[in-house]
Amino acid sequence: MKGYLWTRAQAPQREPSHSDWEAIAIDAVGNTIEFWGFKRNQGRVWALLYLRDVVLTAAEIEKELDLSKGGVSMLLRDLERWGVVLRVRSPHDSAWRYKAETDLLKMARRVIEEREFSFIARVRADLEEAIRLAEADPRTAKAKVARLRKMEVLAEATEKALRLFLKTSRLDVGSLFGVFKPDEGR
Amino acid sequence: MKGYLWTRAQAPQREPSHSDWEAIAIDAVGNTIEFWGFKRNQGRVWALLYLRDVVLTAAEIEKELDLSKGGVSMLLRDLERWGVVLRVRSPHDSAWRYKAETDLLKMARRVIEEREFSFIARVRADLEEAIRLAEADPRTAKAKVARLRKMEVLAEATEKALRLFLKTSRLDVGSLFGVFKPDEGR
DNA sequence: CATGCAGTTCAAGGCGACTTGAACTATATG
DNA sequence: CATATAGTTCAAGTCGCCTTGAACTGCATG
Repeated sequence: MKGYLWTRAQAPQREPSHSDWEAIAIDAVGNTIEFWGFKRNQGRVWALLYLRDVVLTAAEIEKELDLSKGGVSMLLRDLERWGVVLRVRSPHDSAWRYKAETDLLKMARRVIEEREFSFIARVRADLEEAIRLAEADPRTAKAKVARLRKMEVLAEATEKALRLFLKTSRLDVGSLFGVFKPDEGR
Repeated sequence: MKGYLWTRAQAPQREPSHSDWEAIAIDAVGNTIEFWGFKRNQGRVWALLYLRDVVLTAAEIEKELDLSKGGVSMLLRDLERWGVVLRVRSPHDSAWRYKAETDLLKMARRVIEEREFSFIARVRADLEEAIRLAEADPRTAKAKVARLRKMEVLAEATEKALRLFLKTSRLDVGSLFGVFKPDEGR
């Protein structure tokens, strides 16, 4: 299947340095965020920064997660654009360093809103179009139009479910909102 | 991105016979169901059968949707297994014929339940493992364990949202339940 | 039981998304 | 300003899912 809600990839390989459980946790976040429609490695980069709770250069991230230079550049650009990673430059430092912002679900919500709603909207528009065309043709059996209408209900239900899903995630994050905010170890 | 929540494919080509709007509607259902994590063509086959409201042979489906013989066989097997398409054999008929069952969302729910929950469960298990390992090592900073715990909340939130999403879809289908059930044109 | 058609299986091919790596640009430093 | 290092871009490569099509099985009919 192509359009799986999510793909389960499991990277068995781990970075050599640092503890074993760190890699496990990083991969877990990668899998979770892939679930939400992002790249696995976007989640891994965020998780690395969040877990270490330090600023890292692109080169360090590249090494820790075993990614390519170009890849890290693109991953960081996306994460920065979504506001979940911050780029900072200390004085007398020739390289940018990156740190994790805290609200990761914000990113999921935004993309779902922008991307998926418009997608479903177009599907619904297509069905409207089909109904219009069907009704315009006098040869069309009434039962057929009825069935088209029922198909549209399917799309409507999808949209509605998605909306509620989003709202819930917002609520959940609300209740968890402090969770990724300041923590005692800063 | 690979793990898109869903993929937007748009098939511009339409089958030659039958009305134009039929193809539009069929594709719309295909897109919607792909959204739910199925193959686009599974949705198209179901939609064809549902919209026409007749029994069709595999060969007819193959021709109408411009699919391969082997592909239709596999698609129908899946749909049948999920209980959204019925296989019937009339007396004195050498070929099976297929008709649409009505509850398409049943299929979505089942797969999400079977596939996605277990996936998230494993992600959470991984995080538990990471926390266990981290706590076992006395060198681990307390703040780090705290951050791991927060990551786990992310997975929990995901699972919770998914569960509520499912429940809602069930409710929605409940309220729409009659929708794909008997219709006046049978 | 020979023949033909319906249906199944699966290796190979197609296709799209993600990643890589090298060329390129930008920036800091002496 | 020359050089080196950081960062970006993008064509080509890799990978994995989906589809195809041909070989195969099963079944019915003459």
